[in-house]
Amino acid sequence: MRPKAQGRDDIFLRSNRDIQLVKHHGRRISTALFNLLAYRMDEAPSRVGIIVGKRFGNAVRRNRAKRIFRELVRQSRSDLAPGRGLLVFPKRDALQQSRDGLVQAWRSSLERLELLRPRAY
RNA sequence: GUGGAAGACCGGAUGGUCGCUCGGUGUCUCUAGACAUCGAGAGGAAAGUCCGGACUCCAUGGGCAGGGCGCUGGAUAACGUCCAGGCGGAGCAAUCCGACACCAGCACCACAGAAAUCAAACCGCCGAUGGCCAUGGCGAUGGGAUCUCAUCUGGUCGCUACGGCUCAGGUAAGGGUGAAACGGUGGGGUAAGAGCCCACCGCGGUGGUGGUGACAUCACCGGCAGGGUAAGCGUCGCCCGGAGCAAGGCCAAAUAGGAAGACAUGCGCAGGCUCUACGCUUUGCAGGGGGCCUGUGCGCCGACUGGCCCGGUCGAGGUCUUCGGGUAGGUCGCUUGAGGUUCGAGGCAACUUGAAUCCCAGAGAAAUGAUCACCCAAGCAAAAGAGGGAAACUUCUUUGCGGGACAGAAUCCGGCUUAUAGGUCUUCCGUCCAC
RNA sequence: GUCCCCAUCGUCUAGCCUGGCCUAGGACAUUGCCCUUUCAAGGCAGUAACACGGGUUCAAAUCCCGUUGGGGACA
Repeated sequence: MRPKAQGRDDIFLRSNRDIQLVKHHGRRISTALFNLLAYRMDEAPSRVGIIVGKRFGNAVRRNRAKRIFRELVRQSRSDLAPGRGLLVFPKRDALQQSRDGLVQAWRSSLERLELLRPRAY
């Protein structure tokens, strides 16, 4: 909704309206490290929102979870199928998990929801 | 060597790759970005939001209410903070801790105890003095016996030493209760006792000396002034207008008047009585404050003056509160400041000041991340080598494992409090050994 | 971010302002017994709490300070 964010191709969901849309209509998948919601939207590039509640921990742990998942999204943005809105709810075990385990769980979840571009294979 | 006390500081380092935010410069597009390059990018507590300010808006005439602080002097923009000192307490000491002003009025002090604040007296002690009793003694009186004087004997009355009663009365030393019971110890004194008297200590008053002051100390006087709680109401002194950057300004967008409820009992003044630690013209009130009683006045249309009242202003018709409905975007505020570093000066210190120099985060569901390499502090394990030692053991080097806590700026400062792995340095105290 | 409020049995609460008879009262729930052929209802009895740590006081659920955990308001 912010014009500043509309101009460049933002890969993150920021508007509260879009987040509520995905949260109510999206398909849900759950792993030991995070929960994932996906919904087909109109706009061309797929966007991802990361939601960390207050119950997750103090400010240091909340920021760390958001940074780790933001990095995951950046590394896989070119493989994402277009037109989707995603929501990620990290769990506390994700902070203890190593990087390779996180990448594997993320990839397999995306495959199960058929969110990857076909040309990636 | 060992056990402590206080203070200051650090709080992983370096490099590569992929990324994020801001700023400068350049180019291209063209007014919004893209690319390239350079620079910068979390803390000692950023935290809790407990104090104090700056800043912004509202209010700004007076009074009351309300809140905070509380030994003294200083520092500071200010403070509940800091420094220096006084007093009290803890500790052998270095040192640490202290809401550390005031009990006049109102209120409370459960249980226990005789009694919880005007003082009184349950057990106990005494009963000198007064009262009652009276073995004994003395005196008076009259009777009887023996041979006259005289002696003996029992009776009545009065007084009384010793004594008894503990009646009047005296006493608060002792007992017991309690957190707390109208100074403590010792001696004299007394019927028993008691500051009744004396010495020392404590306490109060006056004066001197030292100190800016809190206070200390000395001398004299007073025989003792009369419980606790003010982190209960309160009094005294000092300070404080209210809200908070989601403050507030501008631009853009959106909505168009919905529903329910409430709308009269208080305040001031004067006089009298009483208490008073405050005040003073200094000893009793012409003041201030508290409590009680009596009389009287004003208001009982409304709103604003951001707690209330007066005063002021506005309006003559609704006003206020709550719920509901709409928009939830941008931009300024936004980081140069009671700023940092170095050197110098003043001050015991907190701190102040002069010069030079530096620019040191500004995000916006919220940037500092991910990964790799190589080092580093503490720790653990085992082996080898070297050194010291009689031994227990210990120091250094090499290798392996392991390995960094509490915690993330959000308008900005000064503090406090709380969390914090590990480490470094300085100063001081106690104790042991050697010289 | 800024500013407020709260914490009492398993749950909802009273007591806090004005400290003491608080060994903390009540309701629902729960446990045992009685009643009933049995269940329910009723009766009797029981278990069960002052968020935590300091301070003031003779004495703290109550007063003061700090910590922890909840809840709320705003443009």
